[in-house]
Amino acid sequence: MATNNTRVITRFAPSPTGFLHIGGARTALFNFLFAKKEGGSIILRLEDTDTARCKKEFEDSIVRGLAWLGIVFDNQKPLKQSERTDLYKSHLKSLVESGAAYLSKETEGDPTSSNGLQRAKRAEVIRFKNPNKKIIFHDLIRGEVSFNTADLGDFVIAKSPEEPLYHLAVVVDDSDMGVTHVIRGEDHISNTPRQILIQEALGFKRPQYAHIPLILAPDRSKLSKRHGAIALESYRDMGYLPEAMVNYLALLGWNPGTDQEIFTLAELADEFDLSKVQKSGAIFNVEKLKWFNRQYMQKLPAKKKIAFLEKFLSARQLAVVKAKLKLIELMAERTATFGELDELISSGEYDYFFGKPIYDKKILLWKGEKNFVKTKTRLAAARKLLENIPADSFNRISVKEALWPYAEKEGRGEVLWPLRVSLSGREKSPDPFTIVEILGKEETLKRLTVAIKLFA
RNA sequence: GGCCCUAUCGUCUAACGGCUAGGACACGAGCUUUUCAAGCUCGGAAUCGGGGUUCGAUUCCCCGUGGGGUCACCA
Repeated sequence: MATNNTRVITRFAPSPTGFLHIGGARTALFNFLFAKKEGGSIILRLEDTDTARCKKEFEDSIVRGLAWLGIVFDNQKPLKQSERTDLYKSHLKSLVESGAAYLSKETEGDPTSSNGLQRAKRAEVIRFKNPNKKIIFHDLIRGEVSFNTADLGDFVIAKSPEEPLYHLAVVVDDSDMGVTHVIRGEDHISNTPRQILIQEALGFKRPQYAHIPLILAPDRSKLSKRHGAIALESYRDMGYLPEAMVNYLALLGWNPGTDQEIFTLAELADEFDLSKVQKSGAIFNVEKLKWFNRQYMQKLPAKKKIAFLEKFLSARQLAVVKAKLKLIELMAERTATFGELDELISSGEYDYFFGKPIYDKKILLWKGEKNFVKTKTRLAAARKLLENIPADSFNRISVKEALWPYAEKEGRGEVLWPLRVSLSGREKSPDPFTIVEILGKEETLKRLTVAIKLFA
């Protein structure tokens, strides 16, 4: 980095005008990873100069979301621009005094402004006197970027001497806080020349800039509410794990240069490199996120998995699941998030583990088999074999060993299918050995007895 | 539309200017305790187009095209 002898300071500076979303989360993550990698620090700063649009609930959402991801800031309490107005005012004053900015008499503009967000207009605002020059800055991701600021005109930096606006506040804060690296979304790239102009007028040092690509919706458009969940916390609520989200987000627009895909936050902080950040936008792909989540979810011990489901399950379901840890593992294997796991349980598909199976005589017959008598005989034979296994060593291995020679002789499907259906009552289910192990000897034999009676 | 950024499988991406363009997700097929899921193996799948530079371009340059961003008294 160009700032060898200066300690790196980055910042995440969201505006609390909405919930923390996927894109903001990744920007925060990249700032965090870069700071950690460089042995520097990271500041959380709330850009809340627009009091009309900022809300406390959004602040809370941002702080909570970042904490959930495990991104910790060096400032305990987030800095708020609304509490730093005096600082901006003094710089504003000096800009006006030096002639770099001026009080501008506004004429009535076109009432149908293109953005449709027209609000009460002031008769007077403070504009920055644009020197109309060419600004070239070095972007750590994109290389040299140049603008002709003449295209920008004399832009507004304060509504009044008392009410500074975004561009001024950002420049003053970044300088005041000693921010060395401004890492932010690509949507800010065109703000950069304005901010550099203000910096120069104020005599501030120019930080390093890195504009990271945007996260896009599947149709390559900007990710927005109409594309479903983008609020970070909605992923938490859907039962995604923060480790999975961090891992996925890190690899969206960045890569380690190796084939490794699974990273802890600490590993990421170790590997992160701005020069390996992609230049173009990346589509947010839930399928891949789910794949990551599955990896992390499977690794959790059964008891932790159950803890995630505690609030969803009935007391009885909870008791069953706690008594049979293998059951939760079995269901988790079929889902990618805790939300899906909860759905799987409430769908009733695995109810035969929580109560008696419901039988349909027809599906007890293996495909092609029409002979109920034969099926009954095989079930009875299988039951007999299982009966001989001692209860304390009744597991998938012993059951398989006991059953296998017979199943081979009769035809595996001829024995295994009716056995499995006798235990589950279902056309689709885990294999019979897995079910048997969860049910235990007593319950297994009971169910076989009931199934055999169906043929009487 | 002006300005700015950008372009490798459907998606995320790898490839000091130099092997048959690699990996992952997704998809398809096969295997396993003949169902479901997971897992394993295999497979299909890409350098936007046109000009240059070069012995040689995914890679460098130009033009075009596509995509994105931005043009507020929001941030």
